Amino acid sequence: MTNSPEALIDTTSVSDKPYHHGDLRRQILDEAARLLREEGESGLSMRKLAQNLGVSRTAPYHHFTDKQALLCGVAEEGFRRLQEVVRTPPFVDGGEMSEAAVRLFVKRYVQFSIENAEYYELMFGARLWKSQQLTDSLRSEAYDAFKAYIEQVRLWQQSMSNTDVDALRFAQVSWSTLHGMSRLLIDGIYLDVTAINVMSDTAAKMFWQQLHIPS
Amino acid sequence: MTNSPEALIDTTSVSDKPYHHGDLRRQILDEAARLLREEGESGLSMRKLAQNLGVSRTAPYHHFTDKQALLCGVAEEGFRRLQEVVRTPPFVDGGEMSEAAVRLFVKRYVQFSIENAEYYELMFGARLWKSQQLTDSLRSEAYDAFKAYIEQVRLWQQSMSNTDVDALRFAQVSWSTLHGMSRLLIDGIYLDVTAINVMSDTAAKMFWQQLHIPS
DNA sequence: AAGCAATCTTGACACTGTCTATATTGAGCG
DNA sequence: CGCTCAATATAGACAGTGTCAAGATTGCTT
Repeated sequence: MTNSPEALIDTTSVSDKPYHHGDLRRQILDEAARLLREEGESGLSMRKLAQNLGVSRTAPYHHFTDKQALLCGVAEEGFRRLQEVVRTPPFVDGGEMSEAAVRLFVKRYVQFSIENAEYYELMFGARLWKSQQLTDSLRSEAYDAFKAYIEQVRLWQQSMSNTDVDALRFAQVSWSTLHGMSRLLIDGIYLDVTAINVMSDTAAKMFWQQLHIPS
Repeated sequence: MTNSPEALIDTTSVSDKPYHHGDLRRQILDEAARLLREEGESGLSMRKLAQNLGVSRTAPYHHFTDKQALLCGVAEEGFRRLQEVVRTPPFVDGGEMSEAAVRLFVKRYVQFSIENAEYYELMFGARLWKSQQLTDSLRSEAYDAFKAYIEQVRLWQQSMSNTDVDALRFAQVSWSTLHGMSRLLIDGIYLDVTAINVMSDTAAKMFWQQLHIPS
């Protein structure tokens, strides 16, 4: 007889549930994100992580080969969350894309990056991308997210009158704008969080005009 | 009699030359940047730094109170370099600002961020800005740089016809675009460096149209 | 020549990631 | 039921890190 509470509740339906601890992999991912959020990158260590979860220092290494791999796991979850945002179509007035819809989309993106700052930093940080050690699953999840973004931009362009704008290029540049705003806010360079809405609207207007005004 | 080569050459004209080693503070800053560039953030440690310069592990602590303070010093130098770029006025056709001038400016900015990636990452990274431990001199240097950028944008606007665009807001959003492009390239998310010019031109055109087309 | 502050050094401590055993456990099969 | 085995957890160890404290050296100033 074990004194683990999980023994009383049938949770075997979860496929990859670890044996001993009960749900270690899941808890590692959550605790890692919590530490990143509350104490920053320097506050996350494998040892503290393990201690906070009541396991030995090397226990997490049975679920993630590396600290790097753990961070990849966290980022992967971030991309999954981002896709929900990027895939949700903005409201459409009378079946046609409007500037208001673009505004909404921009705000959603920036809001996501702020509310999930600890994920966003990993998802688009040099720590992972320059390491040449990206998990395959992370790479594909990230690719899907960018694909979904391009899909969105294509919707904006359906009603566009400026035929001089290349779809991919515009997607890249507009994404750069969103990413730049997000990073400046997340990294604490723009501390004036109240300016978020104004900046978002300015960006959205810029996008919309770029697409709908003949060059 | 000392065997230091500096003893044979009069370098006392340099104001803050350290006593024993000859030029330690300067060399620390350079070696730090070199390590960051060649081995990434994880490749820079105070101890390795000292060892590479042939001094003891704690010698650098007499020139920088912290590792953080050292990084602030590196970033500060980066801002000084950036100001050269941002202050250099783009060519002007017939005394009036042109789209080509904006293109040039955009390219200069992005090129700077790529060629000085190790500085740029520190200058605009969370590592420093979220630490609440910014050096006063760094803070003022960064402020000056942003002020110079706004100055540039004002030049763009001198000939603008779209009076609906607020100067500060536009400066923030356009800077977000440049920063976003730079980070995506630096952090290794956009690996296609050949796309830099195309993206820069697309961004410049977007800026220009935003300012010169009536809303 | 003396004193003093700036500079450099060694020693120490707590902390990190992670490798190498070793131990425990739960699941599957006879 | 009982055995086996792989999955999971553990303790020990090692090199590396930032940085504090105490002492040694140096060169400028008086």
